[in-house]
Amino acid sequence: MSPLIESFVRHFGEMGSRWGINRTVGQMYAYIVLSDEPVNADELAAELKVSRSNVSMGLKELQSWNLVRLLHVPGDRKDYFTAPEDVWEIAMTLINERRKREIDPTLTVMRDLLMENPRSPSDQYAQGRIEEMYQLIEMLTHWSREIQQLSPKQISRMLKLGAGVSKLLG
Amino acid sequence: MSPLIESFVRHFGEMGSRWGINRTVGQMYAYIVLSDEPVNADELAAELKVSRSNVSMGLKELQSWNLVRLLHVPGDRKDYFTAPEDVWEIAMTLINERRKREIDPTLTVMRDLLMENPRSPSDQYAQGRIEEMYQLIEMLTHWSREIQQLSPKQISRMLKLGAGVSKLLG
DNA sequence: CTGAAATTTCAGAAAATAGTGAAAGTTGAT
DNA sequence: ATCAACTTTCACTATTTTCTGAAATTTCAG
Repeated sequence: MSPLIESFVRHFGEMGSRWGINRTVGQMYAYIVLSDEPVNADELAAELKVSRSNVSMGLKELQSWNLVRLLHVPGDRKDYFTAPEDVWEIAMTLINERRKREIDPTLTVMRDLLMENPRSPSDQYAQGRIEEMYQLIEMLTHWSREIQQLSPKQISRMLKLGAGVSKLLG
Repeated sequence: MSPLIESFVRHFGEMGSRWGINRTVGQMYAYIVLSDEPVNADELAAELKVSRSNVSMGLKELQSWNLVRLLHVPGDRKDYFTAPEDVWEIAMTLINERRKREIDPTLTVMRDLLMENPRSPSDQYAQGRIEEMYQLIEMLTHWSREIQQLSPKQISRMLKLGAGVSKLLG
């Protein structure tokens, strides 16, 4: 692995571990993303110096996140993996998977708590807070879903506009 | 602690641990946020059934994230903590602190790697990928900064507009 | 100052998470 | 059907992270 690639892989391993993703899985994904060609499990194990079984588990996780695509090269029985070529697609996938796993269940819990009737003034206050958070999260996820309907071109135009939208909004 | 509050606190503990924040710190913050009145360390230790020293470390962490405000109640030597009353403010703080700790250092690493000269075609490919990611992250953080200039009113108007912006953009 | 009240520190214990190697399971070419 | 190539599983070990209690430190009323 070239020093350039290694630095990146290392850094993403660290970052991953700050996010509930484990270091090795982070490194594996960084390596796959930077790879020109599809990557197989043995290559990952060799380059990252981890056991073959660890790689197998990591790949399973990346697949469950829809972050890699499995493919085969003719005349080779190994499984090969690539990341989407479009970095936007990777970002969207990450956002959507996180929403599915974390935001949606949280909204459900909050909705349930808002249905209960408060047994005390402090419950009442708590529900008020939960309501505010619920509205906020709801609004953000709804927005994120809508934005994903747009083409990358439109999205980047909007992002570049930035605070400029306020003018459009009057 | 009422069942309602306990459910919320439990859930946020779990969520926290999926995000590089530890379970107890997550629970502590949930408890503080739902509290009508300022909370002191002994109360947290008692309610969450963790050691006083663990609470002390957790509070230090919450303070380093700017998520709590320290205050004193007259005639009491204990330190009391509250969360901002505005949930938008909490969200912004989270975004900004995460940017400072995770995104900014990542951009720095990437920028450095883009300066190096590639020693092989695969380095060249890797740099291309890094460049794409750099642009994307840069655009998103720039946007996030700009949006924060707007008033909560304007922000929520924009978010509600959702994909509707595309019309404005022509 | 003094000392009680409070907070912080920190070394070690406990718990949780990640990683390994050996064995089992799959797959597909012959 | 066989068997070599490849992948997965899983019980166990290693590592990392979190938590605790005791001791040290800080703070402030008297």
